[in-house]
Amino acid sequence: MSPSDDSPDRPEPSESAESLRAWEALAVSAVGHVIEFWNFKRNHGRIWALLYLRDRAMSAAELQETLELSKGAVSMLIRELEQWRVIERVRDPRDSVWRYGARTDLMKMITRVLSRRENDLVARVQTELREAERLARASGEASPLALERIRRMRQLAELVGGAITTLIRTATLDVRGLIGMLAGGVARRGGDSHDDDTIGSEGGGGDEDLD
Amino acid sequence: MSPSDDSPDRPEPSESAESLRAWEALAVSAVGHVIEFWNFKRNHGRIWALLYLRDRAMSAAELQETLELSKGAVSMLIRELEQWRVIERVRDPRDSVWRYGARTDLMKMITRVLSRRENDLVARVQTELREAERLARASGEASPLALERIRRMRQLAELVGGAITTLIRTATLDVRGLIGMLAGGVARRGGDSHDDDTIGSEGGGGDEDLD
DNA sequence: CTTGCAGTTCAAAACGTCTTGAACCATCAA
DNA sequence: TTGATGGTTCAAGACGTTTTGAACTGCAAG
Repeated sequence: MSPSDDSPDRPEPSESAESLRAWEALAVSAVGHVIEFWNFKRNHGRIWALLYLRDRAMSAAELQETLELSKGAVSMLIRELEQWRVIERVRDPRDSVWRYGARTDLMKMITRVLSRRENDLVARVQTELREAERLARASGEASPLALERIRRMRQLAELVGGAITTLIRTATLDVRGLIGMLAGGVARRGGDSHDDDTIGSEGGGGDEDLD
Repeated sequence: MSPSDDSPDRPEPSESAESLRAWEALAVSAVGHVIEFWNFKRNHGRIWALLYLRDRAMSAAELQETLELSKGAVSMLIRELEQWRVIERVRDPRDSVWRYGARTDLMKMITRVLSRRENDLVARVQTELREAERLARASGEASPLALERIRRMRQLAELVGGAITTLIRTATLDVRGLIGMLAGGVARRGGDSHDDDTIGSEGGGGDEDLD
C-alpha cells in the first residue's frame, strides 16, 4: 500500500479495477434509467450494464470502485441480481474471489422478473376487489351498476397489471428477432446458437423467491 | 354554518358528500394499488375509481372529504388527471362549481398516458446511448465488441422501454373484446355507441403536455 | 491461534417524492 | 367595494426507499 492509509473500507484507488470511462459512464447510466423506469434500482441497471459492456466477470470490489458504490450496497445489489438470474457468479479456480458476469438472455430475465411482480400485484388486487364485491352485496347498499363496475375493475386490473404477461403471450414472436441480437454475434437468420440466447418456454429451473 | 366554525379549510363533515362505504374504500384502494404500480400516485387511482364507481361527477370539495385528502392535493391531482384526460370537467348550468367525471374509454387513456411516458424515456435513453457510442468511437478506447453492445443496448431500451407501445401494437386485437366491456352496458356487438368507449386510432385531438 | 480479506448485516443517514395547509388569486353576487 | 366561495401555489414537513459504513461472520493461510 502506498501513502496515507486512513480511510476505512474504501478500496485503494490504484486497485486492479479500471476506472469508468466517459462513454462507459453514459451507457451505464442510460441503462440505469431504463431499469429505474421499471421500479428497480438504478444501480441494478448500472451493474448489469457495466458487466455487459466490459464482457467479463468482475469482483464485488471492482464493481464497488468502478461504480462508486458502498460495500454494503454492492453486496445487496449483487445478491438481488443473482437471485433474479440477471448476473451469474463464477469462480476462477486459481483465484479465490467470486466474480460476476452479465447474463445475456435478456428476454428471459426481464419476463421472469417482471411477470413475477405483476402476478403478485394482480393476485392481490383481485382479492381486494372480490372482497369489495362481497361486502357491497352483503350490505345491499350498492347499485347494480356499481357492482358491475367493480367487476369491470377486475378486468382492468388484469389487463393493466398483467401487461408484461400479456405482452409476452402475444408478442413473443414479434420480438424474437430483436432478442437474439443481444447475445451473440452479428444478427443472422437461421440456426447458429453459439451463446445462450433463448426466449421461449420458461426453462424448467427452480422458482426462487424473487423480489 | 352550524356550530363551531374553527378549523380552517376543512369542509364541514355534514357537507353534501356521502362518506366512503367500506366496499367502496376497498375497491378504490385496489385501483390505487394498480395505478401506483405504474408509478403514478395512488391517489390518482383512488380518485378515478371513486368517480367511476359512483358514476357521477363530483366536486373537488366532495372528493377532498370523501377520500380524506387535503385541498392542495385534490387541486393538483385533479389537474393532472384532467390533463391526461382520465377525468373530465363538467359544469351544471344551474350550479357554479366544476365537477369531475370519470372517463370510461380506458384503453385510450392508458395508452395515451403510458406511451407518452415511454416515449420520453426511450428518446432520452437513445440520446444518451448515441452519445456514448460517439464518445467511444472518438476516444478509440472501445473494443469493437463494446461498440456492438452499446448498439444492442439501444435495442434493449426500445424493447423494454416501449413495452406498452409494443403491447398496443401487437395485442390490441386480443383485448379489444375485454375493453368494450369496461364502458357501456353488457358487451354487445354492432354499433350503438351510447358512451364514449372507443379504442383504436388515437383521436385527432391536441397534444397537451402530459407528465 | 492470529491475521487478513471477502462478504453480510442492519441501524442510521441521505435522498426523493408526496402531502399538507396557509397565503394567495379569481370570480361572482349583493 | 366587499364578502364569500372555489381553486391554486409552494415552502415545509411527512413519508418511504435507498445508501452508507462500522461491526460482524466466515474462511483460508501462516
